[in-house]
Amino acid sequence: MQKTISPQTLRRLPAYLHYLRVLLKKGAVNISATMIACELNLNDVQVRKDLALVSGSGRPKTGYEIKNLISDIEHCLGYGNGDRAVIIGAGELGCALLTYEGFTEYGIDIVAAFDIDRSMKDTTMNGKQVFSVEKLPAVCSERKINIGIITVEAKDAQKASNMLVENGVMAIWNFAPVHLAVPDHVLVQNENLGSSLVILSKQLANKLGTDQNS
Amino acid sequence: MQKTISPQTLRRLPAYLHYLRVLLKKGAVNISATMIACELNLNDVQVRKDLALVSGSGRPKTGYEIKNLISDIEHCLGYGNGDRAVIIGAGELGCALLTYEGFTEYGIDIVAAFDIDRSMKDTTMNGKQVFSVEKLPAVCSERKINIGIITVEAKDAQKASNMLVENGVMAIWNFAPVHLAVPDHVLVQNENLGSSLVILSKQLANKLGTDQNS
DNA sequence: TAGATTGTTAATCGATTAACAATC
DNA sequence: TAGATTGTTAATCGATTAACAATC
Repeated sequence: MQKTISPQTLRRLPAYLHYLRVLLKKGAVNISATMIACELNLNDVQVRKDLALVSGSGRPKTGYEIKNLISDIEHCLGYGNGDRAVIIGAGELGCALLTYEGFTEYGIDIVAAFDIDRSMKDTTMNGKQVFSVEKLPAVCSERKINIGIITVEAKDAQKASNMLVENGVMAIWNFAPVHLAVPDHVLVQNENLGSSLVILSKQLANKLGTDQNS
Repeated sequence: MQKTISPQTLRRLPAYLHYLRVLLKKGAVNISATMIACELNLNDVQVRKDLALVSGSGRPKTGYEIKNLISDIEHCLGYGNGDRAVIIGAGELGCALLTYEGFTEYGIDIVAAFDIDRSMKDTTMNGKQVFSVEKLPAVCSERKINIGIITVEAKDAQKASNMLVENGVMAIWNFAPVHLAVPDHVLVQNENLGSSLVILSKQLANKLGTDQNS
């Protein structure tokens, strides 16, 4: 039985993976937790603990073998599991995600985007297909889609969510600023870009305020 | 002196604000922390503690007056401070953010997008301007830009970051999967969409695994 | 008054960091 | 061997939750 990985650790693993791949490309063979921690602004013990959860390939004096560590993290994150996702909402944001290349780094394939505008003509963007939503059931069953991404307007998000759930999707990445009602077996991760930006803005205000006081 | 707000609380405030506005639109006047907690899947004491940090308008038996609470949270988050942002990288993602309407809800104005392709002709998208990067200094000083959003490729991100810093930007929202080197006084928030999606995918795998074991 | 709800103090929980032992 | 680095155990820190007092 694999040890469970805390949400905090899970958020750091992709960052380790990315950095290790950069190192490998540069021709490095080994890396110490201290170096990784320094590069990513983390505590070195924390890095060691995170890596111990997924690897066990660390050796005193030499550190970790980069190649092994990469494949251990990939394995942990499910790289190669063949996860496939579809997007509902082929507006600006949906199309941006459809053609975004950063998902392949983690082994996830965005198969196609759909638009709830049923009159929409099927088309292609950068080699990826955009369909009217009528084709959703066929694509979901043929391509075994397990992840759905919602980029429609708030008012249409629940409908989009229902369609995804009906077609067997188990996890939803929701960019619409609404709380989705889904069955217990479905996982929802909300991504609110407005809220992310306002957090940054507030942190900036805090920083400026503190600087003035000091 | 205002009490400092923890990062965790800060992440929940925009969600409260959004829900309160929905309630106000529906004609509601008062709301209890218990109700908010229920709607957003949070603990009610946590909600009360969060709100106590920004408001103080809660009254036993009746709860909080929605109008007051909204303006207290808005004030805390800096709504009305007139934060202005620019985007560097007018590709798919940059343009999607440029025309995304969810930022105005939190009082942040995306002024324009720039592309590092210097030969690019100035243009307009949904009423927002897209410029060649040469115009960045002028826009930053004229419009007092304090936030920069980076949506260029990884290899160009450091250059984009330097330009923003040189032009007085104090906070950077970075969508490129690289660690940016910036002076101490500049705040960076990294947003890695690939990593967000792989986290969801892993959580799904965990969930399926656990269900099978039980 | 009684009951609902806030706000605060104390207890719990989990994550981070520090200290140190193990090992190559 | 000595020194660098891992891995683990204990201490600290912060956030969440529980219990309860205050109040309208």
